[in-house]
Formats: sequence, structure tokens, C-alpha cells
Amino acid sequence: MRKPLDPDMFDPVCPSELVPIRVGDKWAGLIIQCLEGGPRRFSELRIPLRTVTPKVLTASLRSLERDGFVLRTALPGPVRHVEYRLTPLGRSLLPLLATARAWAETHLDELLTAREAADRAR
Amino acid sequence: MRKPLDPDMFDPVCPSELVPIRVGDKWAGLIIQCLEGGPRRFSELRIPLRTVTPKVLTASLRSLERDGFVLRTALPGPVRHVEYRLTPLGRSLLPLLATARAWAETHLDELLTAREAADRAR
DNA sequence: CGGCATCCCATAGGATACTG
DNA sequence: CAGTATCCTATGGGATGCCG
Repeated sequence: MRKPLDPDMFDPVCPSELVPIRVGDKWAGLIIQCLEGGPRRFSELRIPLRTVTPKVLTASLRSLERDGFVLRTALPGPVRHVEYRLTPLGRSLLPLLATARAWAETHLDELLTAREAADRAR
Repeated sequence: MRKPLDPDMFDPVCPSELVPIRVGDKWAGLIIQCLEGGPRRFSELRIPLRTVTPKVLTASLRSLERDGFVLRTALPGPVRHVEYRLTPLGRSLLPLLATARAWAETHLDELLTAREAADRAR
């Protein structure tokens, strides 16, 4: 049984781009949280990540793999099947990502308000 | 009495660039931690931040100000004097930055080891 | 299915020099 | 002192199309 992913995180209405906290590159944080519930395949990752292109997703996964956050496993068989899973090191980032999410939930609108006011003032 | 800053944070031997956690732009996290101990002037910030150029420091401070993390105050008087201080919103990032630092202290060498191994394998 | 090859562009950020 | 002004480049990331 796989843990469902928080839908808000990928909601274009609340783009993570506005959150001034990033883990790795643009997609790494989301990827790691996608993998929290267990291994995922390449195309499974593309679904919640909607707008990510294969090239960029590959690059991000390779980077995560290189730094020991993610383990890539190509399963044998007639059909091609590749799995990505978190390593313990990758899992060590989960509390941080949860904290970042919590920060965003309680403070992001303050940021937005301040930005709006600053932009209106000039 | 101003709280001394952690020297390791700015040590080129442990460049924060390797830490896959960023708050805002390249310098924002360091700036915020520089301001933790109280208001600082422009040129005071340049000292721990050693390699930052004035242009980039200005840009980062403007961005932090725009988003309500930092308050800029130009004090009156014959000599020019500008102070930067954290707002409550800016302070709300401090626990996050502390967590990031803690992560780096306990896991950064794992990352480095994994990266080294991955680079040697290819 | 799980990518890679190619092209392209915007932006971040650094170097250097100058100023009110 | 606290910035601006210019210029320059690296790279992150997107678009598109092809492949075993």
C-alpha cells in the first residue's frame, strides 16, 4: 500500500518556485517527496511532476543518484523497467523538506503580501 | 554585545555551495545568519561574506527586503549609514537555517563520499 | 518505456570601474 | 560609505525530436 502524495505540493496555484527554500535543483525536492512513499518508475515520477521534461528529470535524477540520495535500479526482463528509490541519505532530507513545507504553509502568504506591498510602493 | 558568528559557515574549506539546501539566492542564507546577531551595515556584511561583490550583495539585500525578510534603514546624519536588520519573517527562517546547518554537519561527508565514489565509477 | 541529442534562451552571478 | 553602471559568461532549464 503506497502512501498517497500531498496534492497541494504539485498544485500550480501554490508553485514551489515561490518558496525561497530549495533542496538541490529545481525538481529534487519534489522528486524526493515523490519517492517518500516507496520506489517509483521514471514515468510514474512524470505524472505528479506534470511539467518536467524527460531530459530535465533525467538530469535531476542523475544528480540525486550521484550524491547518494537516490538509487537507480534497472530490473531485468523483456520490458524495460527502471526504479528509483531513496537511500537512507535521501531519507535524511525528508524532515528538512517537511519543515520547509511547514514554513511555506505558515509564512508564504506573509512573503507574498510583503512582496506585493513592495512592488506597489515602487 | 553582539553574538559572534560561526566562523565555519564562511570557511572556504566547507563551502555552502556543496550543501544541497538553499534559502533564497546564493547569499541570502548567509546574510540572514549574519543578521541574526543584530543589525549590520553594508560594509559589515561584506567582511564575513568575503567574496561577495557589492553589486551582488545589493541585489540579494534588495530581494530580501522585497520579500519582507530584511528591513533597510538609512540613518540620518552627515556620514552615510545604512543598517540592515531581520524582520520577524526573516527570523522565521532561522530555525530552518539551523536545521540545514545541522544536516550539513552530520551528512555532508556522506554526500561527498557518495559523489566521489560515483565519479570514480565512471 | 526510459531515456539521449540538439538547440535555445533567460537568468544568476562575477569582474571591473565609477559616484554622490 | 553605500552603493551604480557596464559588461560578460556559465549554466540551469525548457522545447523538440529521435532511439533501442
